[in-house]
Amino acid sequence: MANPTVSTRRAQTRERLLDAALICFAEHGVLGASVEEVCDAADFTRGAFYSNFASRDELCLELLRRECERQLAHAESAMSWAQGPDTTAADLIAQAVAFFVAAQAPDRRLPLAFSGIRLYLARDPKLRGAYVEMEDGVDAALVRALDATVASAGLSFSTDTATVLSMLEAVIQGFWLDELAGRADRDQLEHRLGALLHALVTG
Amino acid sequence: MANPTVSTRRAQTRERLLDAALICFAEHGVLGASVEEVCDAADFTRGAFYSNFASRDELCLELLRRECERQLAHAESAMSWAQGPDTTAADLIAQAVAFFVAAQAPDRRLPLAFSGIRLYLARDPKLRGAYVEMEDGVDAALVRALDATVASAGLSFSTDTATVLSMLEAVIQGFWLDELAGRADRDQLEHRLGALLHALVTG
DNA sequence: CGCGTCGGATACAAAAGTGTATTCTTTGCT
DNA sequence: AGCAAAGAATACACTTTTGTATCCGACGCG
Repeated sequence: MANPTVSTRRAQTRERLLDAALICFAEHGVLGASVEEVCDAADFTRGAFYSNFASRDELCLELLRRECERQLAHAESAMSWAQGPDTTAADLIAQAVAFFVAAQAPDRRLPLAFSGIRLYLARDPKLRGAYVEMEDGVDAALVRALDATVASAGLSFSTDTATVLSMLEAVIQGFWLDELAGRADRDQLEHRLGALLHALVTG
Repeated sequence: MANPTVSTRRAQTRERLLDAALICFAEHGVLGASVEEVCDAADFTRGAFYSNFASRDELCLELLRRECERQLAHAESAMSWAQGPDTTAADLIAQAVAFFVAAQAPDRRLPLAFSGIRLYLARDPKLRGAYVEMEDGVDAALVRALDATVASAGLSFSTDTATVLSMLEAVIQGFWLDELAGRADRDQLEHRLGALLHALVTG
């Protein structure tokens, strides 16, 4: 009932605010960036913000939702890495690495924003539920993708796929923190993912 | 000149403030907890705080320093996992897992505090240097420990030790976030570390 | 062309947080 | 006991942030 078609203008404002928030959160932290700072970055005033979001919390949830959507889309498209039955492990790994590397946001600041957002959401009991639900959705899809791909190549993992995924995600997260700290350059991500998968994929 | 022996009372105040800060940071984030909140938790007032720390930044650095010290101590003590030349991979892995599990703080809130602190320090160019230095110190020690241990058991890793360590650390970090979110229970940590090492350690 | 509604800006009131300057208290020393 | 000095509490002035209530302008529609 509420909104047959949300006006285009409003949607654009929302997007601009969301994008700006991501940058601000990356640079100053979820709580380090004031609502006003975010609005400035998006070239709006707080009026626009509070007209679009009830609170910082809601903004964060929306940011994560958008991101999960992106990742889900990417995961779906990835189902098509289905391999021939005789794919070599090396090929499979190379493609999986490429997949995860490609799944990273183009802007190196964004993963950091999401680190903060995840921590922020998970910490708050009121937000945790929604957070977990979103992540679980993405993870489930990724587990399916991994399973299907490995199976189609006639290979397997040395442990359960959920654990494999948790490792992959952890390594990616860890990489971005190292990258921020200047302790790892971009190639490191490929190297780490490659080494991890190499160890986990068995004939 | 400045302080022949820092008074005991002062040291205790510092410690209590540090401990309280850790809890507050875990529960509300580094920036979500006000200085006053930290002081309340430690049963002091802001006067005591500013008499002991110049700023929140300094507090954070000190927290990480303390933690790194703890980890270094643990790493040194761990040099003594030196294995006999015929240790089985399974034994080695079990001990390594036990080592990393034991390295975790007793209070589950603390790892979360440190996640936030690391992000906070790494983000700020003024603090990043000190942050990196501390982490590098710990990592170097851990790499040595891993190398020595694996070598003494006549085994090896399937990739460079620094990468192995980064994976272990990443998995641990990832675990704590999952734990907070209720997506992983305590056993998961052992399971993940075990699976990872199992995959990485080769005869 | 004028009117109504939507979207965003402005203005304001209130709260929270910070850092410092000053005061009080405790403690160690003689 | 009495004095110094350290250490923590208080009080205060200032800044920042927040949320809301109101206002203004643009755009769609009759």
